[in-house]
Amino acid sequence: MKHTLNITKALADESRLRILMMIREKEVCVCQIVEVLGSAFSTISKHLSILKAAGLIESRKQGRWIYYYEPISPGPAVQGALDWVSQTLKDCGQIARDREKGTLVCSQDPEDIAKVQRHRVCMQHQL
Amino acid sequence: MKHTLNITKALADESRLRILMMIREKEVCVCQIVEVLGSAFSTISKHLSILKAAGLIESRKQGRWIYYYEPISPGPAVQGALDWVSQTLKDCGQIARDREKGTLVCSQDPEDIAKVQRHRVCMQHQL
DNA sequence: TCTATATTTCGCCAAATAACGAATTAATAG
DNA sequence: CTATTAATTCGTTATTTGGCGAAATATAGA
Repeated sequence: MKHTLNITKALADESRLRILMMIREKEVCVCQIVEVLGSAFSTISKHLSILKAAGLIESRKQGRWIYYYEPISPGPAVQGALDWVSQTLKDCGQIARDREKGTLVCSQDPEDIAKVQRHRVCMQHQL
Repeated sequence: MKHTLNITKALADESRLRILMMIREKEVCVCQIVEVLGSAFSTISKHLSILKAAGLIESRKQGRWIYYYEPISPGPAVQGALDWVSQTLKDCGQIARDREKGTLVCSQDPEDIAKVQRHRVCMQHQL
């Protein structure tokens, strides 16, 4: 029951569903998710933590960047949940907009994205 | 997205998962759910309202009693979610205990259950 | 070795949600 | 028609959860 609840609670938030749909298409870096969803780094990090604890995503580190991807050997509960989410949201407008935005973002290196993000933080601190 | 979120949020609560598993097995009356879960009538009613709004259950009235049952023609999202929940919780201990308790409860008429519940409320008011 | 950096964790706050008792509603039974 | 009843809705309270900025952490790069 606990495992099931971890999964259902992880899925009970729009941002986390959007993140899952991004990750379903391809492995993505935290900074890329931040760009697409427009939330703070800390917020995205927290969402990712919940998804990972539920077994819905996995991560690896490369250089300074952490990439999140679909679990390699998901159990049946996780696999079923991921399939259900994909099927249910396949024609969703918000996901399509994210995909469009993500196409632009993910064609960039995390290095390049980081530059833009650093610059943006800088501008904000000057306000 | 809204429909998907309604479903995932409805599933993100233990009591509601337990209710769904009861209803999966057979149509049940509110008073029977109250007996098995041990919560207040108002609490169960609220849970049922959320499940119904998400399309996960349907209801009919017979005499003084309202029965809840699986949707007759569920859309793919609802059908997928119900299947996933059943599959995921089929070996769950809490569900087994509920089933055992429910076997005793559901062998009774709502009329009989109501008498016991009325008596119980009476005893509580005397305390 | 030290500095810069990407990300996570912490602390705080606002919003959302779960639980209950009381009040209300919609019927049924007598 | 009136009284009773099963269930729902409302109001209140406690708990959980989502969001952010600040602080902390781990590590790459100079």
